[in-house]
Amino acid sequence: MSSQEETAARARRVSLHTVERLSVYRRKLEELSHEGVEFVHSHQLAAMVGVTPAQLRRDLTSFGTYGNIARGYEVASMIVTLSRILGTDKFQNVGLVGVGDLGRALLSYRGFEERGFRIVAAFDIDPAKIGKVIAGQPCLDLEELERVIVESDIRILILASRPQGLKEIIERACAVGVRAFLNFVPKAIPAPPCCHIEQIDLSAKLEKLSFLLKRAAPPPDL
Amino acid sequence: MSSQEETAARARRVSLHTVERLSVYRRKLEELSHEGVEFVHSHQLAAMVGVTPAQLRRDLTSFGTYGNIARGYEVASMIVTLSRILGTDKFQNVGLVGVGDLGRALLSYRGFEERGFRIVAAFDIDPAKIGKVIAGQPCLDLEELERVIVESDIRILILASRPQGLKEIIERACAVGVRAFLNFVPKAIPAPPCCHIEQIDLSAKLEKLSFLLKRAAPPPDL
DNA sequence: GTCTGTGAAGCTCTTCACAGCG
DNA sequence: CGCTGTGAAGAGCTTCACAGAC
Repeated sequence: MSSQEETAARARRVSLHTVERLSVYRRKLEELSHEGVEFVHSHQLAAMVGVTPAQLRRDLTSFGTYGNIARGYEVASMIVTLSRILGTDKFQNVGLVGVGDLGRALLSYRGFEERGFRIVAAFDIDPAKIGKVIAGQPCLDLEELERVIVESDIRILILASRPQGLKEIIERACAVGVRAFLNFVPKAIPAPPCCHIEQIDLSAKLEKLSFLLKRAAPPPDL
Repeated sequence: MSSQEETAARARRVSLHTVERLSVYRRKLEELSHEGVEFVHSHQLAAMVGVTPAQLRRDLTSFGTYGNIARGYEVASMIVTLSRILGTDKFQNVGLVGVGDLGRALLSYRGFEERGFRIVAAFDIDPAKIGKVIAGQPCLDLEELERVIVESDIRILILASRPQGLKEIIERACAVGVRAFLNFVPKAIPAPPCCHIEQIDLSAKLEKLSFLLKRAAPPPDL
């Protein structure tokens, strides 16, 4: 379909900032949809999510122009369009490495399912955990990583293990086709070519807040 | 002290991207320090954390010029300097709202302590949890939020509760002086003036990865 | 009139490239 | 020589402001 090709072509030139905002727009649109809202204007939606109307319109049009008349944007069709752009119109299988406290919390997190992601396998190296069912998932031996990735068609791997051996895990997964990683391990990893690593660094976020606090109120004496 | 004033003055004009990278630099510098490394050149450290040498130098100099000679940057003193800039040279008290799976994982996470943050109170509204000790923290009634924030000198609040009532919690905390929030709740909150809200949106990160995968390998037919 | 889509301006962040120093 | 610090150029992102549609 030609509009699909066009979308794919445009996608290559789009800012990742825009992509991140699309997630936010989509979430708000789903809220609106549940409330029975059928159309929104850019200034309304923009105010709800905290961006400027111009930014919102620019973000949406960067993927092509999405039907909008004097009534604004159609909520239902925009949800579909954004889902298609983000690639979440179909379920995607996700793996998890490291079933510690954080891993367990992620396994229990129902927000992923709502967004089209399903954790289908959890791995660890701790013999005390392997074989046990944790938060509904059987904990597998990390040795089986490659086999399970291939068999379960895992495309994204969440990293929540110890820092040791992380690089090796990424390389092994990459070798069998995993190109995307969501990394909670606070360690800078030089990403292999073609791989995307998204870092979630909790301490760094707190440090940023700490900086902002300090900047807003410079200490009286220090 | 004059160099402190100068630092504070410069801090006001610094990009937040820079601040985020400072966290990364500091972490790597601490690793190097443990390995016994005393000096690093910008191109070495830059390669380790995945930025350009020019960027690294620019980031560091945006807070003033930090002793560097033909030997490079002194690891130990740079750790101290960066900690002071980020405001993590002293312990800061953090509160947590919502002791579900994620809240529990955050309570168990030891990475915060290492970076100068201490979770000193956990709140929930669930009567089944209130009064119990969870991951080493007694779970307090959310009703006590204001009192405990003041008594424990809490400056940062981590939000890991249900979306309902989130806005009210932020406003109540803000009213008693909390100006920084780390929000795991996937909901766009219009930040009150003077408040800083850092969003950590797990699903949005997965969606971004999903987009990147799709862009890298455009689907054959769809 | 109000709203979208968009060229153009404005602004911010990054990279280049070189002076100055050791 | 090689390294840092930095002015200047470049690239990218956001906002403005208006044409065109309704």
